[in-house]
Amino acid sequence: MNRKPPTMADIAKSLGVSPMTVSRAFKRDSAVSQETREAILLAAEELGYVFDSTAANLRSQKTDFVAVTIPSINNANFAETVRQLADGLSRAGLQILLGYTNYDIHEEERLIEQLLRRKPQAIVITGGQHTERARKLLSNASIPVVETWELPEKPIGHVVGFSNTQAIREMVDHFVETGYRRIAFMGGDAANDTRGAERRAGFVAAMREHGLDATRLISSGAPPIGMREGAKAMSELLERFPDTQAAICVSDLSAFGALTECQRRNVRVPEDMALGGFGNYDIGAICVPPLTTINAFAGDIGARTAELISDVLDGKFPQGAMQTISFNPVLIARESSR
Amino acid sequence: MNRKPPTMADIAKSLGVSPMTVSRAFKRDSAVSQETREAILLAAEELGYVFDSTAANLRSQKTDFVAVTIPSINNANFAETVRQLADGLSRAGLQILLGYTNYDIHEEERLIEQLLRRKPQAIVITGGQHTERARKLLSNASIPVVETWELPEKPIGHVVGFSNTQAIREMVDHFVETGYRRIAFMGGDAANDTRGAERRAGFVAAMREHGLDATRLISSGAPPIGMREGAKAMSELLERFPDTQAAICVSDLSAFGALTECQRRNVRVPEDMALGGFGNYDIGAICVPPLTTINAFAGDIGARTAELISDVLDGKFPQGAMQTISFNPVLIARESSR
DNA sequence: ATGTCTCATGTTATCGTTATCACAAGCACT
DNA sequence: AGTGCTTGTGATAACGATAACATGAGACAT
Repeated sequence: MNRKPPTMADIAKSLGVSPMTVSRAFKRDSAVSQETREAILLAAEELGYVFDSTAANLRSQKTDFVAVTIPSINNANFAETVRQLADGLSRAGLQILLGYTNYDIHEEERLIEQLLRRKPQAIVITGGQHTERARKLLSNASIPVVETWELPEKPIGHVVGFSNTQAIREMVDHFVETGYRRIAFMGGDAANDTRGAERRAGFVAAMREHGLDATRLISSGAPPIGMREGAKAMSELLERFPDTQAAICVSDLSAFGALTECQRRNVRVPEDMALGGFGNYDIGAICVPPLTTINAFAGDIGARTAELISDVLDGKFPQGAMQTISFNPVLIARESSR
Repeated sequence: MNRKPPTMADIAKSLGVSPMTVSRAFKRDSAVSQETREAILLAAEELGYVFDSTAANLRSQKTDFVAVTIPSINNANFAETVRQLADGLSRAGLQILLGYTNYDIHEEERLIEQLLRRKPQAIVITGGQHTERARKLLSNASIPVVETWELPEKPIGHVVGFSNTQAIREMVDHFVETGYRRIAFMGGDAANDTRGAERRAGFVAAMREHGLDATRLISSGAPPIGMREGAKAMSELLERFPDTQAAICVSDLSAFGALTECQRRNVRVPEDMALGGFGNYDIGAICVPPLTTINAFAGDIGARTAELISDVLDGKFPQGAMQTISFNPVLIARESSR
């Protein structure tokens, strides 16, 4: 009764055709007569046959996997990138193999090694900072590599990202133009989150260019920096630098947390404290007052990465021609910085 | 120069051992002398060898994959379940293969079929409503099946979930006890989101038991129901049923959206309008006022599912003994319903 | 010295599909 | 009638690892 699952050979036998014909019937455009194909698919359904990718993967040396690493799944921005990436790739018949690094490049190295064993057709990684060994693993893998969410100085392969430094610069310019002078930055530790670190560096550089004090820096420890951390940072900011006029936060989530802290303390936003976020999250658009933020095009990064990978795998670019797709972050001024 | 990647056979040749010994060196606890293993791993690193799972999968008939379907990745609750699930499974050497159904059971069927081709060791699906063919595919797969986030009447295999109906009942009881009578429910369409539909049904049943009017129902269309939908629903509620005292929302996200709409309209929460959410999201704990909600243990569902799968695969339960792990949703009363 | 056991390693065959080559039949066109 | 082309199908071997069994060397007890 409980015999082992049917294979293509079983279907072939039951219909008196060769296994090869059965195999072809499961491929889209291969040469099988309409009649034969239908008979095969019908027999397959009746026998409860399930196509075995593991065998196909080995023989054809193709897995239709694309490996993807993100720092955390619990982040609306990365989730949006992954969603669009998954959608785009599925149109090309590719499936995502996802892993989290927890904002740790050593974890990332382990993850990359593990993912490469599955023989993906391409790999997408978030960020541009990696261990030396990770870089080597990626280079040796001889599959397309795409770094996202940053513009690394020494890219490993393709890049789909934007300049975090530039983005914050625009934010600082906006605040200064609007009339704010005593401006703080609230983010996480530099060590683990390169995007956060770049944003902080961008803040410091831009403030200096304006001849302003760039020492109002609040750090909330290791990422992820969420709403709670934002609230706590605002609390700290109000104690340490009570005359601060505006706070730029490393993300909309922490900016929202900061906003709630202001509400609890009856600090008016933006009159007493202006706020800026990052990432154009839903929450920033809907909260009261809505948050000034930077649209970093999280979704578009995913969509363009999917396109890029499809094109590269289709051989649309000459071998070794690495593409760099760069987005220009766009400031969205809202009431939190009037 | 650009010859093909090394295999175990290449390593074996370079060291004068058999491929079998190389294979064993890559397994944890198999019998290889310390000396030989080190030599093999060193040679592997030098040759740039990458273990090929596709071959191992085929020969050993094991993939160490666990397939997981969720309605959407852009949902903090499901994301948390997946995170804990991934963490727990990785401890057992298992990797997640994730797919989204977009709240559509036909999409789910397609997804399940696609995932089963990868020969996962187990499959976790969100919800208890599936197409007939999906049920058949799952039953035939002869791997552990876990349905989560609900308590299906006719489970396919194991279950890790809670009663959405019961959860909302607790919320209604709380509101009634606190003194509210004219209570509304705001959620999505019944068709696509079984959990949302159950919550609505639970609301109607509980209200009737209290002898209260259960017709204040606002529907926001197809899921996902996010903050925007919540704000719009509150807008509609205030127009259609202006004397409503309290609104129970299908999730914290929509409850927060509703809260912002109240803020924009200077409707005081909870004095003019009390609010209840669902899911115990971060945002409900930190917003002002914080939201009364239901802790549905999203993370725990993932963690317990991971344990369950490990145990089942380890043969800790007799063959065919299906487990049901049921959480009791817990009401968290906060200021939004004082 | 003989038997028994453990440990480290080798040999052989195989997992289920598909790349590749081969070929027959049908058709169009010279 | 012959040539070339397309279409549908089959035979064979191979992808790269490992399950299953076999073997040889040494340790130890009898």
